[in-house]
Amino acid sequence: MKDIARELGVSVATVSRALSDSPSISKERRQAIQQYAREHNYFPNVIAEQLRHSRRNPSRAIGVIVPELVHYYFSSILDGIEAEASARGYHIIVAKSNESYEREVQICESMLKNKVCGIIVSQAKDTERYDHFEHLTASGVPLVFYDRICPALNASRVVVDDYMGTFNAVSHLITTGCKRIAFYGTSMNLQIGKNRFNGYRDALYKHGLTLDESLVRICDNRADAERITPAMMQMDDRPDAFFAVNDETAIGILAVVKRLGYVVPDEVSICGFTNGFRATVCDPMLTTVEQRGTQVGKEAADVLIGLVEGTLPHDHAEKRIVKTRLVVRGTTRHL
Amino acid sequence: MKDIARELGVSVATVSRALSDSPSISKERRQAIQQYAREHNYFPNVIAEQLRHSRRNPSRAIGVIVPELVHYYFSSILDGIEAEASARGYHIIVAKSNESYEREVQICESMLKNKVCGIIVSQAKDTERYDHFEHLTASGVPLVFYDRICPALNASRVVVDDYMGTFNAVSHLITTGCKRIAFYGTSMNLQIGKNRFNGYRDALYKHGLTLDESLVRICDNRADAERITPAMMQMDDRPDAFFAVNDETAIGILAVVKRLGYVVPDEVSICGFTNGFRATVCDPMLTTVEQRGTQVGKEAADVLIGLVEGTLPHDHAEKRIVKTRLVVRGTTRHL
DNA sequence: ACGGATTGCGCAAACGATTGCATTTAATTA
DNA sequence: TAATTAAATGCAATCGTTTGCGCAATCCGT
Repeated sequence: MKDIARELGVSVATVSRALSDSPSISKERRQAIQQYAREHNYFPNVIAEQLRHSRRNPSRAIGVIVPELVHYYFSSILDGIEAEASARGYHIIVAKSNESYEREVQICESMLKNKVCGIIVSQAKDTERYDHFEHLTASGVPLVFYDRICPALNASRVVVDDYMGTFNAVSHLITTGCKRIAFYGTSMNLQIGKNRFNGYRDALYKHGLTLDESLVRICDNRADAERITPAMMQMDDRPDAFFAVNDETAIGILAVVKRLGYVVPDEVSICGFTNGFRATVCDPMLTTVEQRGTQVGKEAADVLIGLVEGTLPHDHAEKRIVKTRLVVRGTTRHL
Repeated sequence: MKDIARELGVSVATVSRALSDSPSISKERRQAIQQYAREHNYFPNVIAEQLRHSRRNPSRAIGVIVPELVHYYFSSILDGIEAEASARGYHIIVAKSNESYEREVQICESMLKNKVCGIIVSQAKDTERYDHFEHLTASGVPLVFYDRICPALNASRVVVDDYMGTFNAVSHLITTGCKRIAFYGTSMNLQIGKNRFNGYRDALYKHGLTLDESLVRICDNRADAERITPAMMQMDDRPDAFFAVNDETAIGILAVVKRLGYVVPDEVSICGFTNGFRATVCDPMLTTVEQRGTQVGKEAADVLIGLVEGTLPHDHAEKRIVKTRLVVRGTTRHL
């Protein structure tokens, strides 16, 4: 701007006004300045702009905290966030907590320092204190949780309809003839653990089945599934179906069941939750609940931007629930 | 800082010096100021710091351009970049080009405006002009390519050893008894297409086999694989093995071959390239070349940071090749 | 006791933009 | 013709830091 001003013999203030099309500068000058700027491809220094406006205007950087990156669901969510953010003129700063509380705290601090306009976060597994999050909101940085929410905090959140997703999936197992349905879930102190279990339980009751505790297990990964499933299948009254909290676990079950010589889905049905890459790779293909990560990401970004731009009141806690969809494939019977 | 200065009755300059531990401030004052700052948890405004230093010091933001996000290899690379960057005090701004040239150009501009200290990029598929990249380097923003490199530009790059990876994989197929090995590759105008094909060709020659053009196809996704493979298998002298440019394609081949009633690996061997989620989900599990995305990401970040910090001369083009590793599983015969 | 070196600190100008207010010039009105 | 008003521009402060330079005060040796 200084150069332009010098070359055109005007003051920097005039240049600034001309470039922002202020009517207080005469039309001729304005156009001359704009043209000169264009020709010498001038573009404003964002840093300086930000410094000047630091009181009034937030930056256009959204912080995103992810527990891990090499993970179908989180990738999809990131994808959704990126899409929505970039469409609305924001960019995203991504950091991975590695499921560590310490790292999460560091990241929050660093993002605060780097003046993000808001943060979208899924907690690390071992996060049990929330001071760092409260500190952020206290500093005026809006927060939106996704996936792993923090029920203790009355913060905005976007989650998937775990309850109905599971309810529908289990109902489908029942209506296709399954009677003894095992449930592999996550620990009940995560919200999604509770919700999915409740969906399972209610679906059983709704169809007149009883809940058998011996069919309920904490198991959310393939290795554990491969370890505990053989014993399940050797029970006197073995399960004739499995509902797993994610596709990975379901794949583990499928591998064991096939290895033991059972035919899927004729003798054993299996249903997962995610609908990621894996679901169409296994044989038979996996019936699963589609988790719509991209949609979750978009909604999360939408809420955050709403908060940032003031469309939503700053202290408002928007709670959105994204509908799931049952995708029926080869590991369950058709009607 | 102003507040501190006022409260302690000194000038802002003194506060600044004290906080940076300048010896030109007396020890007592320095400590008093530092303590006061700590107690009132002051932290410097990064924006202002940057503005002040904009001439000398680059920012600590690395721009990362990815063609897509929901993709095993790219996720791993992003993971590696994030790990290396955060370990060295940088943060990453992630943008997805959606395989679009236009978007790629936009992203470059936006990152330039936002003063990233450098950019790590894998080109979009339809990028054929490179002005935007040249414009960046001309503006002093170092560039590191990964995966899809731009041979026309003499820029830094980190790629996987496509040639040897393929060479070894095909050699493995041959030594386990395969004689007619089909090759499903990507278009030859991508560097990786060429390199992998050459590895395939040379492995054949090395073992005294001839190259049969009818066994070479352009095919890099599952849908295409499922479409063209049946015809391959109906040839008079059908292939007894397939090498596919990625796991996804290999899975497509596997699905078709199994559907047609062939036994894998006894009658047909299959080898992929990636070693992503899919490889352990299919049945039998996939023999594949491990692509080590995380390592690629780390190296890319390492090179970029070297360029930024001046460890590497700014105009230097560092070219790194990450070794692959053959992971033998169930879709190929063992010795 | 006096000149010269320290030592410790503050002034003010940057960094690149924006903006309230003053100022100049021209046009309008009485 | 003088006074009033409107239009176009410039001055200078500001955002939060850093830093070259200069000014006092203290210290040293002689």
